[in-house]
Amino acid sequence: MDTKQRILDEALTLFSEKGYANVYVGDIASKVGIKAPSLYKHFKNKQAIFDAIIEEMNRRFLEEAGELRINGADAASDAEIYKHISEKELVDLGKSLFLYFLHDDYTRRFRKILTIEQFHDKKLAAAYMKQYVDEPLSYQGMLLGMMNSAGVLQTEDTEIMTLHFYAPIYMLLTICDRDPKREKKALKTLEAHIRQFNRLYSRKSG
Amino acid sequence: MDTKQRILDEALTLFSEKGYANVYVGDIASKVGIKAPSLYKHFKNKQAIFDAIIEEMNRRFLEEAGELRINGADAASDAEIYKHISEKELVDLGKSLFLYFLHDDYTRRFRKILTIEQFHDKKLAAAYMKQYVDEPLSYQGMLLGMMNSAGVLQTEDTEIMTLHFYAPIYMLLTICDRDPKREKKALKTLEAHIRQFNRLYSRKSG
DNA sequence: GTCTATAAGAAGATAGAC
DNA sequence: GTCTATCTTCTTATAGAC
Repeated sequence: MDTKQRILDEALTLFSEKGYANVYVGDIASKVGIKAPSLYKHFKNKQAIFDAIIEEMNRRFLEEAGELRINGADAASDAEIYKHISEKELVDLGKSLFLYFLHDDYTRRFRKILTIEQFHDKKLAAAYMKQYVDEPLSYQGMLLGMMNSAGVLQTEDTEIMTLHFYAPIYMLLTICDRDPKREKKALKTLEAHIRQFNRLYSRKSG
Repeated sequence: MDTKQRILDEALTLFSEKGYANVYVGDIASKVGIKAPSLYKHFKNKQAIFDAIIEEMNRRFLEEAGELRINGADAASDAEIYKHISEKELVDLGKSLFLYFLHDDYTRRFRKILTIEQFHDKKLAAAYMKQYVDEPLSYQGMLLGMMNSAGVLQTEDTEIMTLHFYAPIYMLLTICDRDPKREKKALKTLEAHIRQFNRLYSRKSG
């Protein structure tokens, strides 16, 4: 990795741990193994480092939007698979989504930055909302909607059903972000949640 | 309100909007209508202002723990009421909990501070978890558990049922914190969620 | 591209008059 | 208790040698 990239990587870690204002240019340089002034050969100033990180984040988020698909293909094709999904497969889907969000190094650090800096910059609040609220609800809503159409699940309100599926996952994620020791328990809760969800929506349910 | 209290109030607002590091002692003084040095007659330093705010927050959180009870009395007595609760009453409970968390001036500013500073101080992360995860789950779990025992709701897993009730409320709260324009929609979603929750758990459901 | 030396400015905090 | 003036320290950023 070249120096410029290493600066971005160390800065990402530091910003996600302490927030922009609490990280000094010298801290970043030190982690990289250079002195602060050298850093200015790679970036115009501190803000430019932060901006580059956010740009990279947005780029990765766009990429990911495709990767979260089961088979990497388009959503409609994923939905075909979901029409015949078993409870165990639904559990595995939820778990893999959860563990990816929780453990992927970049995702995790980006999420922390967005959490810390969201009230400081409205664009970051919007990015957080898109990544952790609107997109998951939209994509999972589409899948669950297809399962509903296929008769695997039964509801008259797909939006609420999707909220019932995703909100607990989201909540468990915020728990584990703040207290990693609770991850094991959270995974058990996650599995119990999805099994219960499946049972609830496999009956006629309004 | 005396000057010391006004300093705390203005500092609370500023810290909740910009985070500790981005608020300068002069900003706080300016809002209060005095100069920065005068502020040091009331507090030893900037950190002492922050600490006083967190202390006050913890004090209020303890007080609130009692106020969220339906009738202000003890929890077991609340549960008696819940045994005979109607769907509309359940909706109203969820709405009032949600609107209190969302609009109460202190609650709101405290929550923003906890959100921004949580990764900077583990005590704050713990306070957030207690206030927005563990206590609501514990208290509501107790109420829903009583309703389950009374046969109003039916489940074999009260913990998951409680998660299904509260996680969507929590998620809608984080949405409205970041984008207040979505409150109206969120309230409709909240009502639909609780009605659906009630239908799902009024049947035999595992 | 990295370094040392240093400028420039911001922010926290103190001194002492009123 | 509030003010002006000032000190100190920290932090960003630049200059210029290598």
